[in-house]
Formats: sequence, structure tokens, C-alpha cells
Amino acid sequence: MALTDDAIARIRGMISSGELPPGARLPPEPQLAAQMGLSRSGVREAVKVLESARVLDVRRGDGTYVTSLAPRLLLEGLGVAVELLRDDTLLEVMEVRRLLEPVATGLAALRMTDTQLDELARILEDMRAAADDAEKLIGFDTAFHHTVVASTGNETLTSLLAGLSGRTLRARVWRGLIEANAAHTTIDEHHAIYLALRSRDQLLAQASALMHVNTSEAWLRTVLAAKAADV
Amino acid sequence: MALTDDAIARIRGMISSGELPPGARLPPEPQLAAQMGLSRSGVREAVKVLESARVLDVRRGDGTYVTSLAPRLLLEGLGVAVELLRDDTLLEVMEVRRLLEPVATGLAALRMTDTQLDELARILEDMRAAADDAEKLIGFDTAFHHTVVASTGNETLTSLLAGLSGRTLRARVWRGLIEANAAHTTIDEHHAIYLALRSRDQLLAQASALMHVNTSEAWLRTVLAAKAADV
DNA sequence: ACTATAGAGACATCGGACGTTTGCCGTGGT
DNA sequence: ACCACGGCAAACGTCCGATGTCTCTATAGT
Repeated sequence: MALTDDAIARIRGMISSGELPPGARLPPEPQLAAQMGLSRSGVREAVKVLESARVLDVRRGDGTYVTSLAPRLLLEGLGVAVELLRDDTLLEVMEVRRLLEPVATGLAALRMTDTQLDELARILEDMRAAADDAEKLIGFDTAFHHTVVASTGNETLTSLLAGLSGRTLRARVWRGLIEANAAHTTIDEHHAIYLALRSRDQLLAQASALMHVNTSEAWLRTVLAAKAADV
Repeated sequence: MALTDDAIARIRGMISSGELPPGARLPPEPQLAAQMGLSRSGVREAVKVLESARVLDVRRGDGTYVTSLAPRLLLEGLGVAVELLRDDTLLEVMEVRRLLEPVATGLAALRMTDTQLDELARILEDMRAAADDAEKLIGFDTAFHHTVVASTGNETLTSLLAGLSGRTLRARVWRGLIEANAAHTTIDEHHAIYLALRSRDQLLAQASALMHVNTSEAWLRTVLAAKAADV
């Protein structure tokens, strides 16, 4: 199993060493194969792996290029990984969010601009208007938290939290929420977070975010327990 | 580019739907190819991608199996992603650690067992004994923080922080530390964390961890600045 | 100067062949 | 009855060559 994996490692090495900077173009597959001493098939597998990791960008008919290597791209894989976690480990993910979201929201309280606060208010309105449409609620919920975290200006943090709050996870929580007619309570929690951010109160922002994650965790437990009972 | 990516998505779907539970064996490559309507080459690329993501385990001469899907495996990719981040985004990573490590250490203060505390003490001794060997120091440093975070019992959290504290990043920080003869100061910081954990003082644990990350960040800045000046 | 088109280059996919490794099972001996 | 050995079959690893399809570019024509 050495050949293809070697190729992966070598290409990665060329990138991290700076030999292949972001945007650089790789040699054509046949040439790359010759250069690394393996067949084109092996090179293709290696390239495919790096493409799926958003390290390479393969453009058919054109060539293969190194991506920008932005955190947003490289950390995208975290999301798909979390989607595959089994139910019993989703509570671990939730605990990480419980640790990270409050402090991240607290940091946002220090850095959020008025424009961003206005956008939050708009999303909050959208949320209230869509209080019975699960799909829309999930979308606005995602937008709300994304806006908050993005205001820290830390793309790595934003991508990380986005990955931890995968669509599947969110959908499960909201399903529990809506079925129990508790959507308005959760929307109020968002409002509390908004108020804390608006007043740039770091501690209050932390606290309100913790309350919110805690609620989410509780509903996730409910949903998971219901599913376990089904089986 | 649809065929291979479709295959990836389909296999992932079969896994998350429960059709292929952890440990399950996939059909042989030729059969899988027929079943999904593409050639063996395409299947191999798809399998390789999922293997690199630690979703599949390919055993030559035997067959292909679904891994345990444990967080430790699936989040392993985070580490390699972080290794490829460019220098200017490493500070973002450090900021995430600055947010996450203190609260994680605080949680550890509540959950650490006496046995684990004893192990910490042992690592601390090793560290003092190896105060001039960069390689060893990095190893003990990694072991120290791993032991602390692992005591939370949250494998997801542990893997996440491990990924954020990649070997390269650690090596850079320690290089700066040792060159400036500041290794002993950092070892003292570890001692402070240990004392806080030993007394099960959550707030003190948080504070000492923050001090420590802050020091690391400062040294990282120094190293990065020196490198930038070189160029 | 602009546009349409033809060609070259590059990736996408396929099919088959051969090597190597692994696991299993039957055989034979103890 | 148990164990060690050997051989077979299955499965992955690697390679090769051919063909399809898409992009970009340079050329020719208006």
C-alpha cells in the first residue's frame, strides 16, 4: 500500500514546503506519474484524495491546481466526518459545542460591528416569521450562528463550529423542538443572545449562548432517547 | 466528475443509513463497480478517498471493511488539514486553542482521577529531566496535554484539540522557546496547571491553561515574525 | 477589432491483465 | 483429538493502453 500513499505524502510535502504554493498548477497526470515512479492510476487515486480534502482543485480539460488552502476549505472535511459519527458520540460533539460556543460568542460580543448586529436582527425577524417551517428555521438558525461566529473574524473558528453543527445534527434538534411546540422558546434564546451582543456584554453573551446550547443538548437527548426506544 | 463522487456519496450513504454498520464488509471491488454502474477504477478512487478519511479499512488480500467510525479515527483528518494551513492562519488556530483549551482544562479539573493526576506528575518529571532535548520535550508536552484533555472522557474533544495542536505547530513553538532559554518557564506553567488540577480548582485550571496558551501564542508570533524577516 | 472555429492538451472513464497478499481448508503427522 | 504445514482461491495493488469529453487558445475569416 505504499505507492499511492507515498504519492499523497509527496504531493502534500511539495505543498507544505512551498514548492507548490496556492494556485500552482501540477504537472499533467502522466508526467506526475513518471516523476513519482508509479502509474497514472496511482496518481489519480492520490489526486482524488487530495481533491476530496480540498487541497487540490481538478479542472477537467484544464489541469490540476493547488487550492487557496484557506481554512474554510481545509476544515470543510470536519463536517462530513461529524455527519458519520454514531448517535452515542453526538453527545460528545454537543459537549464540545457547550464549551466552545459560549466563549466564541463572548469574543463576538467584543468584535461585532453595528452592521453585523443589524443583520442579526434581520435574521431574527425571519426566524419569527417562519416559526412553523422546520426547513426555514434550520436555515435561519444556521445563518444566525454563522453570523455571530463569523464576526470574530476568525475563519478557522467559524469553519470549526460550522463543522460541529452539521446539518443533520441541527435538523434533529429542531425536529424535537417543533414537535414539542418549543420553537418559540428557542427563538427567544436567540433574541437573548442578540441583546447581549448588542450591548457588547461579553459575560452575558457567554451565558446566553450556554443556555442556548444547553437547550439544544436537552432536545438532542430527547430525540436520541425516542429513537433508542423505537428500536 | 459525477461518477466517482457519486460512488463516494453512495457508499457514505449506505454507512450513515446503517446499511453498512461499523465492521461490515463491502462487496469486492468488481461487484461494487457493477452495482454502482462504473468501472473498477472509479470504485477504487472512491474507496481510496473514504479510506484516507478513516471511514473504510482496506485489507489487501482480504477485503474492505467499515471502520469503527470512532471520533478518534474520523477526526484524525483535522490534523493533516491543520498541517497544511499557511503561516498567517496559524494564529487563528492559536486563537481557537486560546478559547477551547482553558474551558477544556477546567472541565478536566472536575473529572480527573487520582491515577490520571499521578500520571501527569510523572510526565512533568520527565519534562524537567529532558529540559534541553527539543524532541523529547515536544513528546512530553503532547503527552501532558493529551492526558489532561483525555481525562474529560470526551474523545471528540480530545481528537479535536490534538488536531489543533499538530506536531508542526508544537515544534515551532518549542523551537522558539528553547532558543530563547525559556523552556523552564513553560515547564513551570505546566506545573501550575497540574497544581490547579490536583486541587480540582476549575477556575484556576482555566486561568493557568489560558496563561499557558498565551505564552505559546507569543512564541509562535516570535517565530513567525523571525521567519517573515528572513524572507 | 471581433468572432467563430479547429486543434491541442488534459482529465474522465473504461477494460483487461498480472502480481502479491491474505485467509481458509484439507492433509498428514503426532 | 489436536496441531503444523502446504496449497488453493479470493481480493486488493499496480500497470497499461485506448477512447470520450471538456477547456483553453490560437488561428482564420469577416
